[in-house]
Amino acid sequence: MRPPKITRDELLARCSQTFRKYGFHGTTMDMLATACDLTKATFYHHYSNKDELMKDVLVWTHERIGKALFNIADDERLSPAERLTLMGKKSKKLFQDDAIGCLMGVVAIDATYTKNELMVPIRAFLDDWALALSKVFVEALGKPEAKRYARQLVGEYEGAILMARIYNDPGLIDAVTQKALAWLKSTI
Amino acid sequence: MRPPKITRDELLARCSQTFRKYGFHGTTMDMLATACDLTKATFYHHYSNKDELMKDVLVWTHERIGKALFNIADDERLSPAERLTLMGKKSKKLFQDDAIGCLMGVVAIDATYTKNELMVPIRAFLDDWALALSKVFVEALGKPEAKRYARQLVGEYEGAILMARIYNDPGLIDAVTQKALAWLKSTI
Amino acid sequence: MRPPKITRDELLARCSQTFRKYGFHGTTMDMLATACDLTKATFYHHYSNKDELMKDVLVWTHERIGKALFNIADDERLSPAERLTLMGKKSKKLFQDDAIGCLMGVVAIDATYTKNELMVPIRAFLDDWALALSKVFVEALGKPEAKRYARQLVGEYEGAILMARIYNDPGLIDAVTQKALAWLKSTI
Amino acid sequence: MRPPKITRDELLARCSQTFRKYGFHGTTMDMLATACDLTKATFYHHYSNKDELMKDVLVWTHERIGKALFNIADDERLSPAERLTLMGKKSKKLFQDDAIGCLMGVVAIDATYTKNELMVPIRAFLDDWALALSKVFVEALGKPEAKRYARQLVGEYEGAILMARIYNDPGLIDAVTQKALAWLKSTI
DNA sequence: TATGAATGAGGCTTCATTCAT
DNA sequence: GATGAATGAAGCCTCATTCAT
Repeated sequence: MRPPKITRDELLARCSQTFRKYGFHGTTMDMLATACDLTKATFYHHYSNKDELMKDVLVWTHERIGKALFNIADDERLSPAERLTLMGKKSKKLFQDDAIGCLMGVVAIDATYTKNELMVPIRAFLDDWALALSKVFVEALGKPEAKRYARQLVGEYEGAILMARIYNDPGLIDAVTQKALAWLKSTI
Repeated sequence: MRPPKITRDELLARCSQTFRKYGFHGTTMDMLATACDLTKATFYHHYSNKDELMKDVLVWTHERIGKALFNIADDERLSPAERLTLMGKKSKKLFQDDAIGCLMGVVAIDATYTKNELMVPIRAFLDDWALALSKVFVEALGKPEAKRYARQLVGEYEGAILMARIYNDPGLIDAVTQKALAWLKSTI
Repeated sequence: MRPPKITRDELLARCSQTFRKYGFHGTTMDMLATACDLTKATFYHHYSNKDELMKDVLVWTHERIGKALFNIADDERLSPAERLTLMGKKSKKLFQDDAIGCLMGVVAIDATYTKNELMVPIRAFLDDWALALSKVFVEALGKPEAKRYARQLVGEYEGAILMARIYNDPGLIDAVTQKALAWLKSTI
Repeated sequence: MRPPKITRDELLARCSQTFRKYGFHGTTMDMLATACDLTKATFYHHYSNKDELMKDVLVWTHERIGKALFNIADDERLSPAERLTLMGKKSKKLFQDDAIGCLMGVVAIDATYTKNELMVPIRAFLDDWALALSKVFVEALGKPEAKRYARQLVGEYEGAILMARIYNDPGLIDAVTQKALAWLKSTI
């Protein structure tokens, strides 16, 4: 048996990028195979179903990409403001490399009314994101209020990423971080 | 001459809803025809091309739906806060009737990297929305700052609509209005 | 009852030109209606079936166009050479006005293996053409030989018309006439 | 890897026959797939576009079929008359096997006014044919006159093939060869 | 007769997925 | 596992023809 031409990790990474750019319905198995430098048939040895793949891409993106962002919130060596700043920087990188967009938001729109099962990992990601952000604000606002605010902040980030994609202006993502930072500082 | 089974206006309204729910790539001509109670061939009698239709649906939605929202900002009989409240109410209605979502945001995601020409009417809608919102804040913030804030607010609305769609919780849209309202009042 | 917007004669003339240019399968009812300045529905009041129309166009072209050419052969005031010259001039006009091509040849190719019934009027036209040409040569060659030669000449004309169409060079049609004329003169 | 159900060569051969019989517009992708014992989808695996296929069929027919005819003209072991005789025999075979017709002439008629790009390989074929024929006559007529005559002869062949198709009488093709042969001999 | 609207059938093409070496 | 070939279903669109005013 030959060794695989591509690792599972690399395959999911490339598919993640492709889906993020073109959406679920806008991405064909051919595009995914090409993105992985595989033929379509070989691609099917790795993943034999678009829906299944999509689900795993979402989970992988949460684990691999999302956690790199969320874990910053747990770094106790940093002040809340520092953590928020770092998360902002990381966000900007994650949501604009290669193409502007958030995989979760992009897929959510395609999936909401026809692929409901995909909404589960999407919500899990957003929940985790909000949880991470709430940790930054809990000190200043208390737990319930921090949670509320964090959830709203996730919405603001998603909105900003969408606007950044539409206007091709990544700076819009930063603005959200700046505003949150300003507010965090004002509460001290 | 046989009477049309559907008016152009009704057709665009139904297509607008269908696209909003399923996105550009997720919507088939069959779905659109069915939504209009037409056969596919008859549908083509009215609109002869999916791209063309999409463009007109965007323009129509801007004109017909968007303006109903944007014009509130010009109602001089009302105070800024009243206007913002009313726009909030209207928004909630527009973005959650039948299904939660903003046509412009939904289509933007499908179109960004493959149907660039569709981005023009999308940006026009968002620009107009921001312009309308800025009118509500100009008194309190001055023109340049009102514009900046309005643009950000549009992003926040888009984000909230996306989150509302994902969590099936229309209330999230209201929260944006409430926050903006609170801030408007605080500036007086 | 309103008077027809177009006479049967004019309609057949325009359809004849359209078919000659684009062939049977290459011509749509829409193209024919447009060529007649009619809507498709109105067109169907005049002719309610493409095959039927095609047949009538062929017959009409034979009667109306072909005879203008063939009758020259019967003009006893002219010498054979004069008649041949005149027929050559007329041919050039008929087969190159608006577009280069012979309706009969064009339709024959589309019809041979799928619309056999259309071959009848096509052969009738070609037979008549050969008959006319034979009259020019009967004096010089005698009846059987004139007939043989005329039939071959029709083939040469059809070939030349096809080449003229392909190379967009109407002059090629003349060459056939010149050659035939030279030969006619040489036999005296 | 699964073995192909058909070679490229066989596929082009069968498509060539189908197009020759029914013309470009008269041939559907379904007919072509069926002619190759393939499903429509499989056919697209081999050839992904009707226009592209048509072009390649024309080029292939020139290379594969045409050259078998044209190369006879270069056979120096034979006298001009022998070469002409052989070319006549070969022509008869090529233009009447399975169905009577010349692919180039048939497609030319469909393509002249709507698919101009297809005219290029068609003209190339006819040019080559004329060039080959001119070689047979160059000794007797000199180069310029041989070229002129050969070009005319191609037209005569095309006309005869068309007449043979219309009257279902392959003998008409022979007549052209006979006439040319007689003339060639008379010039010695 | 004139016409805009309606439509089933069919044409071209793409897609997700499977097969066989 | 890798791959070129195969394929049913579906997607977009056109066509000849009919309907209803």
